[in-house]
Amino acid sequence: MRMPQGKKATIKDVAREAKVSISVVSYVLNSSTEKSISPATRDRVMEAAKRLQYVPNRAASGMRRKHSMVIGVVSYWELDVLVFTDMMKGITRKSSAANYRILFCHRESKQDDVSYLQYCQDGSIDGIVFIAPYESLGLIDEAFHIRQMKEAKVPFVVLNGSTHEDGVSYINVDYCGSTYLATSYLIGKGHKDIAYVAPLELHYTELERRLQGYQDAMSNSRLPVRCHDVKELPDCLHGLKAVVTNKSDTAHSVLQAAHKLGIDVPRELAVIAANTEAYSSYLFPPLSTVRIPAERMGELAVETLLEQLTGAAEPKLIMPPCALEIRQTC
DNA sequence: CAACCAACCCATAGGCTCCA
DNA sequence: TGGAGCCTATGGGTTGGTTG
Repeated sequence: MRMPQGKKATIKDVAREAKVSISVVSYVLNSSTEKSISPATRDRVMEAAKRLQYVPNRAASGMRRKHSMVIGVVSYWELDVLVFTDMMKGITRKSSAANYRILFCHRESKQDDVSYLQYCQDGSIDGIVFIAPYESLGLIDEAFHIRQMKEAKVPFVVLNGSTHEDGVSYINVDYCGSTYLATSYLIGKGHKDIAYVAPLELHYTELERRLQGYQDAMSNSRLPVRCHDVKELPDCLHGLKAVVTNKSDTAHSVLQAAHKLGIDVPRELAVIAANTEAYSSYLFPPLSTVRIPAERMGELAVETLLEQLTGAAEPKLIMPPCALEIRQTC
């Protein structure tokens, strides 16, 4: 049997070709263990499907299953940020392993635009992974979006959230753990005089947690805390032996200031940043960092959402551990 | 056990009846 | 005649129940 040009084979065509009913085709192609199908019939169906180049119609199966098998990803991140691309890798990997596809909604400037909700309401997607932007960017009112998703009764998970809404699952960056790890590494290398450099005048959850991680590591080792605002560069570097920064861009400023003052990194000054950027390894010297487990976060977001979709989920807060990426600045 | 039937999903289009 | 409202078939699948 040959399909007319431009017409795709359906399950009926396969059934006719294999001389079975369409239900048998469905059982065979879905590898159902509920029904026993003889190996000969199974082979006949598989061959017919192959011959007719049959591809199941997801819209039709979604109609019956009442699931689109599509996850919506709403993101406010710039597409070229390493953490974001890593999150997407994790989301994509986990989704496709569960036979789900991704519908990506990139929101740019309209902070109160919740039109993505309509995709869930019209059945185009089953749930949402909401990737919140850094609070410091001031792009959106995260709590507002969460309220809207709750009111729309949309299953969702928040990645990189800065709020604490009841009944909501968050997969967050362990900001506190990132600076704790960076500081502990320098302490382990024998440093005692370690300063923290960051935009201290800003008061966002992320920055406060990072400062907390540094302070915890220092006080656990009974070492004096010393903090400098980025604006104090380059003067604050005089006499310093080691620096932890909140992010790679702050570390970049530190490296530039050190260069200006003729300070040799890492011989005279050790530097480590509490996050990794795509350019971190291309700085001079290549910057030692703490890597945010963004891929794992993406996977956990999908896992958590799928649990919600099967109705077996309790709201949770997960912060997978960060890891050191030691290069040449310490 | 192997295979099939029939109900079901839901938006849409087309057909039919009724009434003004 | 034509508009409103209702009913039914259709599309391509899945799955519980039934038959031989």
